[in-house]
Amino acid sequence: MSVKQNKFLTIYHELVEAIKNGEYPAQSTLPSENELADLYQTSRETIRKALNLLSQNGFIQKVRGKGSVVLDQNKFDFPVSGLVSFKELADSMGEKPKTTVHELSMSHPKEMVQQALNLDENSLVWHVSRIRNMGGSNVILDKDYILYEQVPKLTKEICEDSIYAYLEGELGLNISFAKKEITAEDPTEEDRSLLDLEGFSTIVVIKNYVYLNDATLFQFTESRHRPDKFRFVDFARR
Amino acid sequence: MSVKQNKFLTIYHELVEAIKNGEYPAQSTLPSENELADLYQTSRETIRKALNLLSQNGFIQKVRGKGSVVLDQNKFDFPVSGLVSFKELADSMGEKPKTTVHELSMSHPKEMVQQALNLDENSLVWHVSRIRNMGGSNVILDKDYILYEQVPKLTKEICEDSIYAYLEGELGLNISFAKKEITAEDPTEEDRSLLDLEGFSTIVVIKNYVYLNDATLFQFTESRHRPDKFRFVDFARR
DNA sequence: GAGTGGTCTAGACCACCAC
DNA sequence: TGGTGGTCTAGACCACTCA
Repeated sequence: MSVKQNKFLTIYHELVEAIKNGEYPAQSTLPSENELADLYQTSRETIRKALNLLSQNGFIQKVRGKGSVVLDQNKFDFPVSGLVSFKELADSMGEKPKTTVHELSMSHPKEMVQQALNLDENSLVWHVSRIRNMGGSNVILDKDYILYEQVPKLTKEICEDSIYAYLEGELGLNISFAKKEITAEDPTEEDRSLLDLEGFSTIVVIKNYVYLNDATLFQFTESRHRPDKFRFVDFARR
Repeated sequence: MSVKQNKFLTIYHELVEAIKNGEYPAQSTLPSENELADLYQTSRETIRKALNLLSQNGFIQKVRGKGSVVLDQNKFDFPVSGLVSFKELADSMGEKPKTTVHELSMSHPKEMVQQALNLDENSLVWHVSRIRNMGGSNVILDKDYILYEQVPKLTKEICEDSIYAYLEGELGLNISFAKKEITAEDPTEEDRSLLDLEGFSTIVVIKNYVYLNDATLFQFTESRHRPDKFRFVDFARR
């Protein structure tokens, strides 16, 4: 019983593996789209969907008249975009993170949150505040605001593990994408008391506006990083 | 004599205008792909290319079985991605920026730059260092390293205006995309002496690895921001 | 001129949603 | 059950690059 997979995704993953294994070294070109279509017994448009994914994720660059040039992969091995949760992030950096739930409550939202989530003051919203510890220091403060309407139950245990895993796995919610905004701010009193700032006087704030599959905005997350524990990588295409 | 335009781009732009004009208000759905195909006298795949662009740029969210839902546009009016130059950025914020060229020289690159651009110590590289002044304060330090091989001439006047405009307009270089990396760092001595830090003790650093159309990496840019003059917005799709 | 990727077409079948 | 978007096909013509 094999898992059904899109053809273009299968091809994409195979090509990613091939590039990572060095079968297609940096600066070389992939086989042409027609050759790949023959190779994979599929149509050219399907190959093109796979190649566009490779291009969007920084594996290749397509050059008209020449081919698909393989890009240097050794520069970054960092999650490139997507909804990076703390757990994924720490995992990818090979650190053992610890999460402490500092607050877990349900109430009517402050105005700032009302505005972010397009709510009125009668809505009910979960407030989750979590402290992330890496290497013995509290370095990240995550504040989540989640619509009660969508998530009737939320426990300390769930928050200590991964809220996303719970929402997607247990509740079957489909998280679709996020608008992300990165700024740098002065630390608040709360930041100072909960984080080990060690003299740093700036906080890097990542605000996430999280949408469900059906286009409803349902969560607002503020992730407050000690500046030395922050890094963001992005591909900007033109 | 009309400018030749891709069909799917034309449709994309028309739909963007329609959304901005409120013809398709937030939360409503666009006409279905088949209806749009009829409307624009084109095939459904072409409509889908236009809609995918809208989706990638945060105008709509596609929901299977329902339609293309129009998203709230009023939250951000900030450049969303792309190779944002200082000039564009300042323009979009309605400020009158001033640029001072602090250094313009050509030499063999330091090791840090060699590594970023995959060069050896015999290559020649332009070093451009520019100070950006907004509201009377020096708030951004831009350091560019550009392959001499690609850009034989570079003057103070060009650097005071826009290097990108020169590269693309005069030299006909095709800048294709950039890998962007954002971190926060302690200010260097140079930062302290050139910028008006006003007590801020962190610098937000945006590193850009700029590629040409033919997939050659040709420029490395380091943009060092006073933290209160930094903001970055991104859409992360899943 | 041969080969590359970019665009476009007119069909087909499928998964999902709402009525 | 009918309409939606998601995938896939087999063809076509075009713009560009390189020998």
